[in-house]
Amino acid sequence: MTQDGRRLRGLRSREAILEQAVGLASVEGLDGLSLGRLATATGTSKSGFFAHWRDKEQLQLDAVEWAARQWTEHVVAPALRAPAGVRRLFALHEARLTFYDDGVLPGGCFFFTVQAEFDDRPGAVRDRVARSMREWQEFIRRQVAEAVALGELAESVDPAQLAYEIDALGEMVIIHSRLHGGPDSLRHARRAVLQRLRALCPDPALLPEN
Amino acid sequence: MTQDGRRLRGLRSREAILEQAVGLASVEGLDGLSLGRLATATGTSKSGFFAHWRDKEQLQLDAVEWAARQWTEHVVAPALRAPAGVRRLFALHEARLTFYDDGVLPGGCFFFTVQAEFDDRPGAVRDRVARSMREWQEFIRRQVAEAVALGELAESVDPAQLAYEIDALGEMVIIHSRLHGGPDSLRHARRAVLQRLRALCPDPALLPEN
DNA sequence: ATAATATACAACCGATCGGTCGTTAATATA
DNA sequence: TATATTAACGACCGATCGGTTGTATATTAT
Repeated sequence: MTQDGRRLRGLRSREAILEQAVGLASVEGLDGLSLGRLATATGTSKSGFFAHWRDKEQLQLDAVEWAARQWTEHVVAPALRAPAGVRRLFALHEARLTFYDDGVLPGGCFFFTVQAEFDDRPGAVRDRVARSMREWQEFIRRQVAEAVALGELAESVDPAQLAYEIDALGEMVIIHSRLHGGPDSLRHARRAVLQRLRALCPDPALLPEN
Repeated sequence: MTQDGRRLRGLRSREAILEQAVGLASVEGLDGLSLGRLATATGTSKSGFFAHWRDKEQLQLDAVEWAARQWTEHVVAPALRAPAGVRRLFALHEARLTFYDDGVLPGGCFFFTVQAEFDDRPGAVRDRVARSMREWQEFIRRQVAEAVALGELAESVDPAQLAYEIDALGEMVIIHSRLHGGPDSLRHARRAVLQRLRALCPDPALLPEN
């Protein structure tokens, strides 16, 4: 298993296709994305896919996996470099906004598009997406709970409640900014969470003023 | 123009088809919705559509119009029966949550699905949807401004900012409730806006405690 | 060296897509 | 009553969809 030549080439094209798939799916969804267009976009042939994936659903599942890793890398990891507590919580929110603002994905957010697409359609893809979203919300909740435990948020804070608010305010940036353009929604989303956290934080100096 | 018989029958089927189309589009989107399935769902033939609409896009535009009227009827109108100011603002939020909770549309929210579908796709449908969303957000903003003018919200409130927050917290109910089930997101969305408004209101007694 | 494996392709399949055409019958207009 | 309209339909069109098959070839494993 020297892992080069033919095998390596397969891995490379597999990854290249997945990257393209995640980008395209962030725009048109995982089902709207057709194998034919994905083929021309990656410069390969349609039938070549079936050497890597049994059917379209397998590619969709792998695309979700790939997008989850990308999210962890671009949003979760940077936040973990901030000190635990309310600062990490806000860093998490800011990292998400930066991810959107940088245009890492052409459609803004893979998971937003795919959630809207699959929330009413039972199946393996939906289950996989739901799992990723549960893990993400659970992660936010843990950061809130940790901030409370550190005394950086009022004890009256319900972690699930605040996590919902932070996630909702962040996620809706996608729709608002893409549909009406302009940086307004980004400013609103940032400010909303910042003010909310500062109001709940005994030591607001931990957070920026604006 | 006695408006009955043949003409009337046309109007009726036109409306029946549009109602079905809006319901189906709230689940699968306006493009995912195929004319064939819409035909069988309404018990008519596919080619019969083209007596009413030139092409699929015209039907999509009319569906947006129909959904906008439905939204006005189910969400805006009930809120207008509440006294102007912060009570009307909260009534608006609650009417939206009731609309979702009652399952008026099988997919939860027509505009959510369609925004996610068209936010990256230029064209007449996107423009029409964007217009509706702008009008909706402008309406929330006016209610906020009015509450401020009435002295029912702190003067420091930025209407556009608070309107973004209320809309985001309400709209994300769709994804969260449909993907993970349960009434948690509804509770979170209601509580988030309620507490936010109470904190900004000089006379919190205008609003329910819970 | 040889057999097995894996990448990648062109050609093709049935199904479905949005849309056209010609027709029929009921209604509205004159 | 004669004449346009209008609703509605079945049959059909080219394009595209996800997927299959057979083939050529390069790389592994034995």
